[in-house]
Amino acid sequence: MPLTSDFSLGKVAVSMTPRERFEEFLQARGKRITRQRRAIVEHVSAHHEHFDAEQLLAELRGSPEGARVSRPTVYRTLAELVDAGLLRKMTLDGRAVYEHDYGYPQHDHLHCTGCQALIEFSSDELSRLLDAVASRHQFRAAGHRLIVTGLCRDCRSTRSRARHQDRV
Amino acid sequence: MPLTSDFSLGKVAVSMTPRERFEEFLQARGKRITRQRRAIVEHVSAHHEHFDAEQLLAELRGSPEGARVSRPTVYRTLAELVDAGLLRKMTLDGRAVYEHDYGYPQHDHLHCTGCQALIEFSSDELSRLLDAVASRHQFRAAGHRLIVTGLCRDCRSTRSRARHQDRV
DNA sequence: TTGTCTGCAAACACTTTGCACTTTT
DNA sequence: AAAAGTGCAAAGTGTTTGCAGACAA
Repeated sequence: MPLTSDFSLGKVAVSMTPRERFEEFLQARGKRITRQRRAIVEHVSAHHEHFDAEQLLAELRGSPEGARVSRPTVYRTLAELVDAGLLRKMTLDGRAVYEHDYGYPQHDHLHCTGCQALIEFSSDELSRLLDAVASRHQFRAAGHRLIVTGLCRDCRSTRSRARHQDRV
Repeated sequence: MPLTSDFSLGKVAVSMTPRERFEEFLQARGKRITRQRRAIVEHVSAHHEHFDAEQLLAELRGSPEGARVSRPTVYRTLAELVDAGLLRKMTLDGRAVYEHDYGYPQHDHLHCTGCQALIEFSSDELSRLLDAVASRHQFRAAGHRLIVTGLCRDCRSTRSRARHQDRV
């Protein structure tokens, strides 16, 4: 996954690093660029595609030097990253999960209940279909969340083995 | 909405009342038919299409005679109703929302962020599309959750008025 | 210096659990 | 009588907030 991307994506042409974009966002609002906020953008944009607050917190704890950040600050900063358009937030079960939303095309997910993997896919046909549905109901669609649950290829074969989590 | 339905729906032909079906389910598992469980099935199947635990609890509190049920029992029984196939559980934001899943065809939702309404719709084309996507990824789909967010017809016009909830 | 940010601890909302007592079977 | 269910209070999650001290601008 590139740290920087510069392809065009619908409306906006992307050409800043996530960190730059975040700092711009902060400045525009009179917010400050702190050690903690920097540590979080850097870490988030350099790593995993999907994660939750607790995971991020743990990783920052294990990080090198002064990348230590408190739990409230992690939550506060994640919300800002969502506002800034860098991350997208979704809720899986009762837990918030974040994914990159900057320089990445719109997509939906296949969620494996075996290994908890999130597999991305996208479908133009789907967007068209949803537009049609919305207008049929005189509904102004702003977005959607679609998660197909089931078993991924690996878990289909490994099915009855130890891989499964306790809760389904 | 009928309390009893007897049309066929995919695999199973439906011909018992929700209460009958629930009691059958309980008996099959050596569970007992209690005043509380009866009160809950009755109330749930006689009422609203979408609700959450707290709402149900409040309504039972205001109910006639001895329909009073404690919070833990409400949660425990809702889980049983889901197991019994009478209700379907979904998570909206961080809160569990239940809807009827017995005698009702499969459908998805339009969620109005203005008035919180949930509008149902269904689309065969969608199912076909999702099957195709799943098999393309060698994924065994068990189900899906699709919520299109936006503004319903009423809220589109009433837009800037007081109807909006605080949180979007 | 000024006003924002952080971390701590406490508060929150929703849901689940341990346990003694009540009920169904 | 035996087994399962209930209600209460308490414990759990995951997330948010009040506030005093720390820090960026």
